Amino acid sequence: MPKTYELKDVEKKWQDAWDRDKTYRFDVKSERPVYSIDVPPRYASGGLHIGHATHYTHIDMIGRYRRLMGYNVFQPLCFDVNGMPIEVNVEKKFKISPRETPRSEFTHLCSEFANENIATMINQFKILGCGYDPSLYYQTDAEYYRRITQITFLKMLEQDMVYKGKHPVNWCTRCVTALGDAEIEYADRETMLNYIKFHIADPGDIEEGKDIHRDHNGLYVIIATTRPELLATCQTVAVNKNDPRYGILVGHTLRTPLFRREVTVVASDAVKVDFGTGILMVCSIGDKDDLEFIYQHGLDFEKGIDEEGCMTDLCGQYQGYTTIEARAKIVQDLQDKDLLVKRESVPQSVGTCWRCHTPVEFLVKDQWFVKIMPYKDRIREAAKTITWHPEWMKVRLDQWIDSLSWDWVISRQRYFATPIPVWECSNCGAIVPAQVEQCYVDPLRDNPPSPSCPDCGGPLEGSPEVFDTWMDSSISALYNTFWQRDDHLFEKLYPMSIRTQAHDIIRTWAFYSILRCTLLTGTEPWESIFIDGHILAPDGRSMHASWGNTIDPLEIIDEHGSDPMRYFAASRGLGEDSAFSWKEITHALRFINKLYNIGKIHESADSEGTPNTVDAWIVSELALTADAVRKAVEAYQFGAALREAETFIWHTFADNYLEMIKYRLYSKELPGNVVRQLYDDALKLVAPVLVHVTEEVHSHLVGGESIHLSAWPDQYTVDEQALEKGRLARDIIAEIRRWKSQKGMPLNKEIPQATIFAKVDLSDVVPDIRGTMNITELTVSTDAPDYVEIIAGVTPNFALLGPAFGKQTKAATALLTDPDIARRVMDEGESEVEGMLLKSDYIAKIDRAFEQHGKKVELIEHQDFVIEME
RNA sequence: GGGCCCGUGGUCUAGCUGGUUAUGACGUCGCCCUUACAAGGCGAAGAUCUUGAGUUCAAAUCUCGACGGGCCCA
Repeated sequence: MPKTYELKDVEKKWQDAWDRDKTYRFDVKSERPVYSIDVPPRYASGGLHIGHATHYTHIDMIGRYRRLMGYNVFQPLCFDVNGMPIEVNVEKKFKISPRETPRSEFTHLCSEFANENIATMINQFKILGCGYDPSLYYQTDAEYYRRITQITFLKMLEQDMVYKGKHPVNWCTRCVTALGDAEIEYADRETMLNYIKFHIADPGDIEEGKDIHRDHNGLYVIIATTRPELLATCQTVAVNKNDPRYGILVGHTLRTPLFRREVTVVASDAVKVDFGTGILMVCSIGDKDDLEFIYQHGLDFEKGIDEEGCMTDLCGQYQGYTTIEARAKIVQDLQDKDLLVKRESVPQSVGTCWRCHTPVEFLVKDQWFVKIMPYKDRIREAAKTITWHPEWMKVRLDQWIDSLSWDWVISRQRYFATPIPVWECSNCGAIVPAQVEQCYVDPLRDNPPSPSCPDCGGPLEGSPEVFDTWMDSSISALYNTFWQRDDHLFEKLYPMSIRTQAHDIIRTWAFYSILRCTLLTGTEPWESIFIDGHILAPDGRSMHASWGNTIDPLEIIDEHGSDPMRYFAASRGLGEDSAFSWKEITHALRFINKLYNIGKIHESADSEGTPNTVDAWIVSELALTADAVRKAVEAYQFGAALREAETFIWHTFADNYLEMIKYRLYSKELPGNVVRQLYDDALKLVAPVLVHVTEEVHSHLVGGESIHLSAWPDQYTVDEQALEKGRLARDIIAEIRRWKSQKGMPLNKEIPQATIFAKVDLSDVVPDIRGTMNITELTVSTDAPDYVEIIAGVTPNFALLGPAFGKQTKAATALLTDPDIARRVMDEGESEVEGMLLKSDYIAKIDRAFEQHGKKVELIEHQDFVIEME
């Protein structure tokens, strides 16, 4: 092996080799148990940032550990391509508007843009050392995938799970499309609250008072609103039914300012008494609260704002102005007519479009919906049968389900997405869905299943609308398992073993997937779900280009290599957001170097010998470690798995064991092949994390097939006796090393003579202690050492004292720590003092001093042994 | 406003089904070039485990409150 580890060359070499040898492939014909991962199809609007890099490395490690443990791993390489974010990118890049560009040209540009990003990301996955399987490749804009999306829609239509209806939807006036609830982001901002006069049209017995005012036009009340531009659609005014100020108003009529429409005052308990003046103007549609009133009181949906955010003809002279312009003009006019009392600034949380951050409006439109309301319990049940890692993330899903009050709007008035496979009769409006056999189908291009409307014979028009992107990605589990394509494989693969995703898309991807897959198949899509955290900047904040604290994973890899990047990923806790840390990169480099150098020592270990107790000890340690790592991995605790494996390899194996076998290595008594195999097996414990260096060392030690296709080392067993003796030998050697270090002597300096007193028979390991520490004459004895022992301190064992003495523990402790009593307890095994039976087990540790005829003796002390040094 | 997570040496962190001397890393300091590795080894200093109360013989660990930080949602 070369003297130093040339990380960059080696990583490149193996990445090419794995590609060439098709190392990571799912075997359809295999009888091995399947472990299938519903990998997140990476969205194709850009390259991978460090959060993606970390997350996809986690998923890769999950797959790799399972592969070593004997599973036939299903881990597709996949990309999500449809939808608005790509359109918005293309609009910006080419400075075009989709409404002024031919549809096919626009979608072609989107497709090209996405495919460039996909090519980049495929290369990035390779550089990351990820083993995503190209034989399971899919991208969601391909006709083979969109076909399945369309079939799911048609199946749901058959079963009455989707419908077309006139309902209010969130609407982005910039993107000119409907938006799902999950596509709304809330932003805090300041807005003006306008206090406006509403005159009472039928004062009757109402009199002027503290909250009822009078001006030259008569009696009026003051209503505060942040959206005066909606005045034209004001249909009612509400007061709280328990509000004594306004009770008298209920049933009376108010005249809206400027538009002079007469509206009735209604009572409600939904009105907040302490907001504004306590009177609420209800418009269609300012916010979701307005909707409640509209439904409750059977009011009309009046359309004051159009699809592009301009005022409609309902607004009279304000028609054609944008909402912002209209608001300014209306406020001015109110002021001019003495109808504006005052304005004040208030904080407001406003719903905005997740892509362009334009505030959303509510519009009543004919749209396609997937029913959610009737299935809430069904989804909760399905979520309950899935095992969540970490478990508490499930709470987020439950809360999201609870909060939903509308069905899911799935139609989008956009372009680059899966077409909704229906035609509509332009005469009677009848809907003619495509037939399953027709899919993939583009209704704007392809012919309908019947030449004319089956109801009235009228002409059919293909739907220009497309699906919400989540309609595609929420069926990834169905796509992966060959639903509607191969019943045999579907039976075998569905539900999938695990969904892996980050916590920000629980309310979208996880929710929609459980909803759709469960409704379509009757079974939840996965056995378990792994929720990952986000990666923050080293300063602990989120990474934002505008804050200048982003880190490019490719720069890290370019500078330090891919294995260190993967080591960082593995060291992160499950589900929690955590900051990127250069420290982990540095530490990983040292560990990688260590792994390589341990490999090198084996090149000279070519002798044959008989395994001894120390060899049996390290085998036992490996068995324990392999088991601990497996348990950690099965709980998705990669940090813990890595710690276990690293401690074993670096400290137990290298620092302790290797030192203990060197004397046999030099004298050619070492069973080299046994030790070599052992180290190769130890490498497998970290192979899923440090994929390159382990492959490199493995190729030198053993050769043959890739380490990533080898078997998990669970053939080793624990030899209790060897474990005890080996650990004792290790501790004795460590104590002598420490003693030498304190004396300032080189560790290989010869020690003429030493005697070890220990209860355990150490004769098996005497040669190892002597050989390792360079002791000329070493004696071991199971006798008690021949010195006068003075008790200097007693450490009680509370784990036994507490249960034995309860409230008397303090008193018992006081007795036990008395040197004379402790002496008697130790000598006789137990002793009764002041009615309390004190046993030697209750003493955890005794600090001893030794004297021999008043002569100072050089002793190394330990709870299990005493060493006399000459 | 509701929910969830977190607060441990200078920094990051393990432990948190209660029990001996609180884990490790980075940094600092000292010693050692020992035929794998000085990108190494050995050792030292450094923490009243955010805070107040409660439960208990015993609390970093369990309960409640306060303070501080983060995330999700409204």
